[in-house]
Amino acid sequence: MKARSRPTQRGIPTPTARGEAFRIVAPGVNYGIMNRLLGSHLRRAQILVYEDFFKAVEGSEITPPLFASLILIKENPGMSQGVISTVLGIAKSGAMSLVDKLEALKLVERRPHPENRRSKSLHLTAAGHRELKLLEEAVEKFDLHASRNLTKQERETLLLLLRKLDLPTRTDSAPSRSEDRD
Amino acid sequence: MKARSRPTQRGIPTPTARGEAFRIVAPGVNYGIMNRLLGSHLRRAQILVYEDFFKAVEGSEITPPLFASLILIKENPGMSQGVISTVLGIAKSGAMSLVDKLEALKLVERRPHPENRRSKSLHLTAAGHRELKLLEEAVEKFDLHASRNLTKQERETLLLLLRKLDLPTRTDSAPSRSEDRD
DNA sequence: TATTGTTATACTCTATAACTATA
DNA sequence: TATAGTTATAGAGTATAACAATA
Repeated sequence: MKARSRPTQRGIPTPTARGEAFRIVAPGVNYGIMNRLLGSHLRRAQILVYEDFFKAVEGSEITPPLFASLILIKENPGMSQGVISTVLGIAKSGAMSLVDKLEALKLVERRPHPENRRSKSLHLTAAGHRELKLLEEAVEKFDLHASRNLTKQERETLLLLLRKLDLPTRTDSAPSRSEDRD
Repeated sequence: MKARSRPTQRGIPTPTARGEAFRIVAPGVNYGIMNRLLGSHLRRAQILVYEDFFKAVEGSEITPPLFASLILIKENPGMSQGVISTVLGIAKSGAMSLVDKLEALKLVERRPHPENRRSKSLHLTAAGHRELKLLEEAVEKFDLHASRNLTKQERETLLLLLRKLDLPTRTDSAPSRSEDRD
């Protein structure tokens, strides 16, 4: 599938360590349609949760994609680098730089792949296992903390709905554009 | 409030027009703790919804922050540029470039502020009103489409929970880090 | 002295494309 | 001919910092 004929990055505001875009902080401001859009709510929620993620990993060099990569390597030992680019949906070069960083941090090592000499086999180092264990605990704790406004039941419902949102039903159908009107 | 002493952008993967990171597409891959993290689910959901957003605005130069800016200006006519940077949580320079683009697109104009000669008063142009009307309709339609896996009731519940997640309860408290254990 | 807008600069993430070595 | 990894390059978004005009 080809990417749309657009500039690569479409100006999607990226949450930062401070937690940013769409945060409602200005009193007396009207948000119009944004109050009804799932997209706006998801963005705000993501920012909120990312704030806690960054607290969780404070002091480490770990970012969300690096964390996800570590998890994948831990859960699928020996997997090739391509899996990262597939699962995270980034370009091969992106997966490269993620693994480069993890290798530089001595958390991951590339070994020759036993079956395919083109591939590299990814493994956590001993330090990687130790570090990830701590990270997982912290991230999970802060992830729970991020949803402190919700009851346990509400959090479960939220996870359920988000999971359902992303289910395979995903046909590539699309509603009619506004041009079709009248 | 001061920013944390971190590099500005922390490598958070940004969803692109194609919809990217954390998308589960590789069969037989284990995701470990990510299956339980709100952060992972939110990211996937956001990517999904952003895909539809980009379909909605196809053919225009509009991005999510540009769209949000247009909404803000429409809903709060005459507001100053600072509101954009506050609400979207971006730096002043970021709001600058957003307004610059909207002005270049002839959708917004900067007028002298009646009360404060340092400020500019932001207004939609006639074209801006026309264009935004179409954009709003399309975005709302595609935003609904993005949640096609959910019933109407489920979508409402989801919005409710996301809203609740981001409520003012937000104390700046944080759970204990893993170092605190034992 | 603080604030609004502005400009210049640098950094990060990500994509594309070309290259290599294998298959 | 296709695939896994690699490398180099370029584009977009955002932050920081310094500046001018105004408060």
